[in-house]
Formats: sequence, structure tokens, C-alpha cells
Amino acid sequence: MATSNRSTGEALLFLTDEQLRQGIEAMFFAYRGFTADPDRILDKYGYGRAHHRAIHFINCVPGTTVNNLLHILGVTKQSLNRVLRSLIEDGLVEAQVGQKDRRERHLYLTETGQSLEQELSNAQRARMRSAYRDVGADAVSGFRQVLEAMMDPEMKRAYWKLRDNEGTDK
Amino acid sequence: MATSNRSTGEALLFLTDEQLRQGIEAMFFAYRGFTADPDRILDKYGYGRAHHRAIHFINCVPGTTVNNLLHILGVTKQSLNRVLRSLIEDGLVEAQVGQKDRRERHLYLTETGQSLEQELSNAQRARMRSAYRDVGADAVSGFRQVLEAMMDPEMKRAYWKLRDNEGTDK
DNA sequence: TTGGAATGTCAACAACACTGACATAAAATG
DNA sequence: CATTTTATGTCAGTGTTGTTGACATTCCAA
Repeated sequence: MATSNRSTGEALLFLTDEQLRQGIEAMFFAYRGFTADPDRILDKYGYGRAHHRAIHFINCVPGTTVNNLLHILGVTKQSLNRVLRSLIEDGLVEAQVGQKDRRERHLYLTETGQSLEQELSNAQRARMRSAYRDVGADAVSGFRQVLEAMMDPEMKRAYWKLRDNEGTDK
Repeated sequence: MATSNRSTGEALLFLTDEQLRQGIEAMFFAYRGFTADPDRILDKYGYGRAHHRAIHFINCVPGTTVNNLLHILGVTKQSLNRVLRSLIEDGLVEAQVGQKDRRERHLYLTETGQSLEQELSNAQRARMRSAYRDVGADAVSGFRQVLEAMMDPEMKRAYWKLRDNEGTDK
């Protein structure tokens, strides 16, 4: 606390309970902003955040199964099922019975579904892009590092797996 | 823009839709980790995240009113009321009628409430501290900058106000 | 073929957000 | 001072989304 070197002071300072609590509150308020734009759009269509998450990851991994999706989302299959049912009824998602294993349902976005996904993504990316622009590349790098360090190991694996998919697919 | 240094190269790279999407997913998975430890503790007592948020901010700003609290939390007073009622019934929170304006209820944590707040904070800070340690001070600074840039202006003001309170009070 | 494991669906319940209606107290207006 | 308006907080009912429990279907292995 009584050090005169600022960076050493910070190295000690940012681990105080006070600094940690500010980080916690920053996460809380930022997540509100993070979900605000998609929430407004979803309201128009009578959907909620659960629908958004399902649409997002089906778009990421087309043909994924219900079982795989619920592991990514971290909810029970019963909870996911209700959301999927409404999306299928409304023609945004298509469920194809697996050819190898007919217990599985492979999920795809229809054109309508892709259209909504775009609308949601564009809104959320706009805020992210704006924030990134404001703070610069180094800050963004730190942001990503801290987020990854905060994940449960299991979630970290899911996160990497998604990144690998996209890296190799395209 | 045509400079060859590293930060400019990243400045172009991290704004692609792909990079932005990864940031979005990182937020999603990290927030799960962020709430995981408190959620486990709250389960033991039959509480949920809503109770945690109320306890957290009552602890931050002792004597705050219901009206002030619901602005910070971004929920309706009816929603907050249900949570407060159970916390008061269980003896974790005390509501004192205002002396100047007797419509107001000033909220304080009881000793029991402070004890639970400590248990929750310690768990959440432990994860945050671990993440901060893993990545270093510079990354933490970037993390905080991006989070702040992602907040709605209104939330940013609430965030600053809380920081100012603590800075001047102590 | 039969028993168990995996996958997905249907039903009921709990937490927590919301809107609407209302009681009380303060402030403004006549 | 009486009345109206405004602010604060409470109670009741509804919808979304999470949960557990029970079940049908399909695959696989003994």
C-alpha cells in the first residue's frame, strides 16, 4: 500500500477484496448490457433467452444432437425440450432423426431460423464491437484471458471444442 | 492503419464476426463459472441468485432504500419485494422505516445476513482471485475496461456510484 | 431374445421475472 | 385545512425457464 511504484502497487492492489468485489460487480452490470439487445429482439417474437442460446449453438454446430446441446447449455434435457419444441413448431429449427442412431435428433436452423439468428447476432456483435473499439486490442486480449480463467474446466473444454470446430470447418 | 506493428494487426483481426462471436461465447461460459460457487451455497439455504444480489448490494450500501436497490438490480419492486420478504422473515435483513420520509424502508444486513454475505463473497472472490492470478495485472486491467465499455450508460453510472461510495466512505 | 443403457418426450412443480391493483405517506394544490 | 397528485412499498396473479419424475423408443451386449 505504501509502495511508490505504481505497477507494483497495482500488482498487490488488484487482489484486495475491494478490487475483487469491483470485478464481481463489473461482471454483473456488464452481463446485463450483454443480454439487453438480444432480449429486446426476442421479446418481439415472444421468445426468451433460452431460445436465443439454443439458436446460437445450433447455428454454431449444425446437425448437433439434443444431448450434445444440453451439455453445452448446461440445462436439463427436459428444459431444453420445451424450447426446442416451440422453435420446431414455429419453423425455425428442423429436427432430423439420425441415420446411424435413430434415437438421436440432429438439429438444424431453417432459413427463418438463420434469419433470426442473424438479427440477434448482429445486435450482440455491435455492442461487443463497440466495446472492443473503445478499449483497444491489448485490453481485449486481457478480457478474453480472464474470462477463460473464470470458466469451470468442463466449460473451458466446451469453449475450446467450439473454437476448434469453426477453425477446422471453414 | 498501414503500420506493421502487432497491435494494429490485432486491431483488424479481433473485429471479425468470428472473433466477436468467440467473445460472446466466452462471456456466456464465464458467467456460468462466475455464478456457480454462490449458487451451490445458496442452494443449501433454499435461496437463489435473486437473494444473493439483494444481499450483495445491501451489504455494499447499508441503509439503502427498496427503491434505490431495485434501480441498481434492474428488476421491478414487486420482484424484489418477494425476495426481501423472505430475507426479513429469516432474519438476514432488517428493514427500518425512514425517519425523515416514513414511506421509505432502509435496509441493513443482520449479523446472520452478514455471515451469509461473507460466505458467498469469499467463494466468489476465490474464483476471481484465482483467475486474476493466472493472467496477471495487465490482463485484469483490460478485462475491467471491456466490461465497463459493455455496460449500458445507466448501469455504468450505477457502477461508478457504488465505487465512489466505497471510496469516500472508508 | 432379453436386460440394460442412452436418447428424447410428456407432466408437474419451483424460482423469479413481469403486470395490475392497492395501501400508505408525503407533497402539491385549491 | 381539505383534496388531489405523486412516491413508496405490498399483495395477487401470470409467464418463462429452470428442476425432478415417469415413460417410450432405440441401440447394444450378454
